Amino acid sequence: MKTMIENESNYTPSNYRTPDGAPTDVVIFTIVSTERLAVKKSMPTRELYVLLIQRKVWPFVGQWALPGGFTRETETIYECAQRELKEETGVEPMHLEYFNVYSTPGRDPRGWIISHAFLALVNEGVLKDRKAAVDAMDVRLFSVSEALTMELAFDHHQILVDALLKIRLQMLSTTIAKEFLPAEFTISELYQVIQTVVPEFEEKNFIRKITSTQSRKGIIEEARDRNGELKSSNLHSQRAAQLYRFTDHEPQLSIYS
Amino acid sequence: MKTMIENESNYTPSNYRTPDGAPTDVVIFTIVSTERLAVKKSMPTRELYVLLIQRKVWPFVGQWALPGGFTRETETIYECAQRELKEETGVEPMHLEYFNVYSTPGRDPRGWIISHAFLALVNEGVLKDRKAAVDAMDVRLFSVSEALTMELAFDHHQILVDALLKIRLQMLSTTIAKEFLPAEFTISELYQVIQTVVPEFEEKNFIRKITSTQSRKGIIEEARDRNGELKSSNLHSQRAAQLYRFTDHEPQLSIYS
DNA sequence: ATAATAGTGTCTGTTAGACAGTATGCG
DNA sequence: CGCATACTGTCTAACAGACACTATTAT
Repeated sequence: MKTMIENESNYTPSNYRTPDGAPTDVVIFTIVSTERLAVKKSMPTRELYVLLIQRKVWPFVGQWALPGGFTRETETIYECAQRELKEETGVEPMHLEYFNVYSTPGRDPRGWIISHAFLALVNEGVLKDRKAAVDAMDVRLFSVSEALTMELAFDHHQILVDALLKIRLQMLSTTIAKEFLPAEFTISELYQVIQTVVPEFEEKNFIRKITSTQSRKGIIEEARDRNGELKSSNLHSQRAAQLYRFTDHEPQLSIYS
Repeated sequence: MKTMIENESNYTPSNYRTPDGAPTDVVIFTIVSTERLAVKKSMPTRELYVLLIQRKVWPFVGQWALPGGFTRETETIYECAQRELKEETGVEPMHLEYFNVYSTPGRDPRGWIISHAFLALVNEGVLKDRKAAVDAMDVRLFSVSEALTMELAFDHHQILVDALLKIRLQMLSTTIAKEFLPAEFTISELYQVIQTVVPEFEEKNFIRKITSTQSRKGIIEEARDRNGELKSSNLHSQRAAQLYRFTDHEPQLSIYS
C-alpha cells in the first residue's frame, strides 16, 4: 500500500509549503564568581548565568530572548551559531554544541520557522574582557534562577530548561567543567564548579577520589612549572592548594562495568 | 558596532532566501539473530542491521538511502519522523530519538535543504511481523558492515556513521539494550546484544556484576511468574538460564563519583 | 590565637578481576 | 560421555564511605 508520496522520491520543492527560515538560538552559559568581601582569602560564591538579549521589533517587542539569528544558505547551522555568538559576545566560544531542534507548529508568529538550539559555554575570564559589549542595555547576563522566572520570547523558556538539563548531565559525564575553569585550578575550584551546575552533587572524599583512585586519576594531573616543581595557589585559602590541569583524556562510562 | 541585522529583530521572511524543505532521515537499527544450525541449543549469532530504501527518482536514482521525508507545516519534526517510520516499516518504533542536523551547503542537489536525522531502534520480533512490507524490492535490511561499504545517497553515509557512534555510546551508558531484547531475557542474551553493538565490550564477570553488585543491580530484576516462582528458559542452552527483565530505573553515571 | 581552606589516617565493608570449579541436560 | 551454556567459590588488591585528625598561613 506504499504510495510514491510516502518516501521522498517524488518531491519537488514547489509541491509543498517550505519553511520561512532556519534560525539558530544559542544558550550561552557562564559562571560568575563573586569574592566574598566579608571574608578574606575564602572561596568565592559562584552562580550560573545565561546571556539574553532584549528584542526591539515585532514579535515579542521588549521581551528578553536567546541570542541567535537566521542561517544563510552558504553556511552550516553550526557556522551560523558561531557567527551569531561572535557578533553578540565578541568571543569565539571554547565550547559550542548543537543540542536540539524546536519545530512545534506556531512556535514563531512570523511563519513556519524551525529553530536549532545550541549550547555555548564561556569562561567568565573571557567574557570579562568583553564586558562593555555584554553590558549594553539590550544584552545582559541573568542568573539562571532569575531567567527561569522570566517570560522569554518564543519558546525560549523551554529551550533554556532543556539546555540546563543537558549541561547538568554533561557536567557529570564529561569534562566540560574545564570550560568554566582556568587552565590550572585547585580541586576546590573544580568541586565548586560542579556544584554550581549540579547543586545536588556531593562527594565527601572528592579530593582523594579524583587524585588517587586509579580508574579516575587520568582525567586531571598536577600542574608543574618548567623546572618540574609542583605548582600551588593561595588565592582562595591561607594554606596554598595544589594546582591541577585537565588532561586530554575523556573517560568512558558504562553502566555495565 | 552592533547592527540591527546581527540579531533576528528585523527579520522579515521576504528579505532572505528560505530553505526548500525540512526533511527527516531515519536510521532504523535492528538486531537480527540467526540460529546456528550446526549446533543445537546454542546461542544464535547476532548482527546489527540497518533499513534502507532504494531511490526511484532524481536525484540519486537507484541508490540506497535512509528512509525519511519532508516535514509538513502542521507537524513537528518528531511527528514527521514517526509518521515516515510507520509508513516505511508499519511499526510504531519503541525508541525514536532525534540526534543531529545536517546542513552543509550543497548536500542536497534539489536546493537548500537542511535534514534532521533520527535514530530508531526496532526489536526484530516486531519487524518480523512486518516482513512482507520490509522485504519489498525497494526496502531492505542491510548489515551495518555492508551498509558502510555502500555508496548511499546524499550524505547518508555520514549520517549512518554518526548514528552508529551514537548508538554505541548509548548502549553502554543507558538501558537501550532493552529495545533489542524481549521483555524477559537471559544474562547471556543481554551480553550478546551489548557485544553486537559494541564489539570491544568485554566483562569477565558480567553475570555477577550485573546481578549482585549493589550499585548496579537495580537496572534488571529476576522475572517471576504470578506465583512468585523464578522463571527460566532453556531456549539457547541445555541448562536452563534465569530470566531477567529491565526495571524502569535508569542509572546515573558520573566521572567524579 | 583564630579562621578558613587543604589535606591525611584509619577503619569497615564492598567491589573488581582473575580463574578454577561445579551444575544441568541434550544428543 | 562430551559438549555447551549456566552459574558459584575463592582469593587478593583496590575502592567507597565515613569521620576524626593534622597542616598551613593571612589576619
